[in-house]
Amino acid sequence: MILSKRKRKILRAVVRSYIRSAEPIGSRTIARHYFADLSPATIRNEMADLEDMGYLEQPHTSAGRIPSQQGYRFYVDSLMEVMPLSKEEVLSIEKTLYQARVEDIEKLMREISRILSFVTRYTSFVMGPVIKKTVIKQFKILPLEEGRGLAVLLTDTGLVKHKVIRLPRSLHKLELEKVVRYLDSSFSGLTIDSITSSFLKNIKLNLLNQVEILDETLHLIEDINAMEGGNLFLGGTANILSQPEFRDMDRVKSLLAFFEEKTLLGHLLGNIYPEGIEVRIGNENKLVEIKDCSLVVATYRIDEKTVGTIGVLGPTRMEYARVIAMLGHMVKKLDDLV
Amino acid sequence: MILSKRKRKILRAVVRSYIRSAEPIGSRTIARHYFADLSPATIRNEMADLEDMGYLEQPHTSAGRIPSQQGYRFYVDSLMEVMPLSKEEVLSIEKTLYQARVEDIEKLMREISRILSFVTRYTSFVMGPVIKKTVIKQFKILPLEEGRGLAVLLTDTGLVKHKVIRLPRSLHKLELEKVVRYLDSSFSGLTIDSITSSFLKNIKLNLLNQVEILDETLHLIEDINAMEGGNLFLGGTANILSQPEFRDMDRVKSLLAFFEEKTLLGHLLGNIYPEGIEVRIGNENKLVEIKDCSLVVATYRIDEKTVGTIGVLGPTRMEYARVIAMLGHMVKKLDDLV
DNA sequence: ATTAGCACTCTCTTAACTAGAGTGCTAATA
DNA sequence: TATTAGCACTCTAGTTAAGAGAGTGCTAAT
Repeated sequence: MILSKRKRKILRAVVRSYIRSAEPIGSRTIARHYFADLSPATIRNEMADLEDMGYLEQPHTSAGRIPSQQGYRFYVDSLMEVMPLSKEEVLSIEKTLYQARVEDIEKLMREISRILSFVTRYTSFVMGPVIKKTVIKQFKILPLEEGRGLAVLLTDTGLVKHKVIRLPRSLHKLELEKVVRYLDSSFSGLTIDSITSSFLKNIKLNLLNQVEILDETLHLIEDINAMEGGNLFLGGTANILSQPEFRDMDRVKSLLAFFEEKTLLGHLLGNIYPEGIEVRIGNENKLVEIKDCSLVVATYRIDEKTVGTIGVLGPTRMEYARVIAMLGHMVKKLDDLV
Repeated sequence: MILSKRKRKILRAVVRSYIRSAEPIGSRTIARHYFADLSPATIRNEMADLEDMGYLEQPHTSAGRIPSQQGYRFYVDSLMEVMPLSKEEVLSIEKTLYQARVEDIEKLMREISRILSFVTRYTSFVMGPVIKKTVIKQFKILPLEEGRGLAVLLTDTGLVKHKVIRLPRSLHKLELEKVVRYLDSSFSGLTIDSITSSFLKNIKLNLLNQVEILDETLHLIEDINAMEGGNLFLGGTANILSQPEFRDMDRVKSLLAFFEEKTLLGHLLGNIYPEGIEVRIGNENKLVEIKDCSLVVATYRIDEKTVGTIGVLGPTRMEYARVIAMLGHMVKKLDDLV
């Protein structure tokens, strides 16, 4: 079913207006603002059609219309004109981005989620590469005082993870170096999740008497695997409270609790890697916790290696055009980052 | 001005009752529940006195009384009986504490704030030692691929911080080791905030041609100094929404924004190191953001070295007895941790 | 195909009223 | 002297009624 030009124009008017004001919009208003040459009655008929087709809905009999999820979907897919950013917005992003030192990847992510929630005025998130799937570049053990060492793992995304481990007291320095060299070359090039206990068992054969180090190393790996939520950064969680749709406390509460449980959100996002920018409206999100929210997600790339998702969460009545433009800009900026 | 025994009993009744129900309490109710042999009129007189003295207040003329801040203060100081924990609560703490692996201090802190917010049903926080003031135990540079290295700093609290730094390409391995050995011994025993650029300038004399390494090292130190909020963990921020005093959206919003700005809270807490457990009621907190909240703070000690604060933030109408008992228990548990 | 006209529906606001809870004061009582 | 009964008074929260306003859907005319 194809929509007539006029219906499209009306639908767009409703969506835009509702996004701006959060109030249902009536035929009269639309006629006045968008159709100087048509009467409200005509618009009314068209709107009734649009409601039948599922693009609009009525909160109650004698209120105006608001967009349905399907309406938003159509708007995002076909009606929306992506808005260019204002000078101020570009500048604000620019400024914060270059202030943040790039070298520490986690700090950068935190900073980005901050900017993003600030400029969009929604809740933002930035997620690094799924750690398990990153490739190990280097593994070292730094001897500390007697019987202890610092195991350090570097991935090709620039992530550094470490853990203080126990070493056999008897272990000679040269011996340790040998073991580390061996482990380093064994791990190098593998993804983190391929270092399993059974994988280590095989290695064990070549390191007969160094079982303890292997065990301790495994602990490091386990720690890394366990910290799924650790590379997810949220910003602007308080922003949702400004949205009139969240005047209901229970709703806010469950959403906040959801934010705190980062693993959930991490799982969800870990499975989205859109080519460009993906918009998930309401029920399109499988998680019930955000079934009346919209999610706008993009994939970013730094250095060709650090691949992750960045996005914004807000009410379905979200300023899609603005948010999409901002995410697009952000991703481009990140790509340019050395 | 000393309070008569009866006044104390009445004040205690009001505080307890209000903490439980969040409703103003009247003379009639008190008489029925606490004074079988007195009439409401008598209680009324006593309550009027208590109001004059500043311990109680009235939301409006014909409501019951609620405790004033001074009332809470008196209650906490003199009237409250610290409540022993229930079996379930002890168990729940026990369980989670022993599940968490102790080795990673940050993970432990996160876990503790989780437990604490869960059992208290308020917002909790756990803060590690003020990083700047911790003593450096070891400093190393781990050579990575050509021209890069991982600078690692260990403190006596078990904290490990690192940063990938640039190294002069020409630098020979033995040369690097020499420099590191020198820096290590120079830093060892000093607090982090004593490593300033002027301190490094002095060192520079002994390491004539290694200015670059010093600069990079300084970056690491700067990073550490900058991450004040990094060792503060919050839990249960959504819990405040369950409190009837936070039915007002604006209040919630400003509080949440405050939580997100961890540096602020960090600063506040960084200055409280009570001997036992300290309670700050309402205005006793200097920060306006929490001027109608209460803060219960305790100092914990792990290993004699890791000293930090742990606490709970809630409305002034807080279940002090329960929270104090829990914090006390928690701190003791932490002390026992090896 | 469009529109004017109109009855109808639903929400939101305002005002008036009432019930209920609690107080403070006075005078009587033990 | 401390306590209490009695009572007028105050304030809130809830209920009801009325009316304004916005918007719809339908019908008949253009």
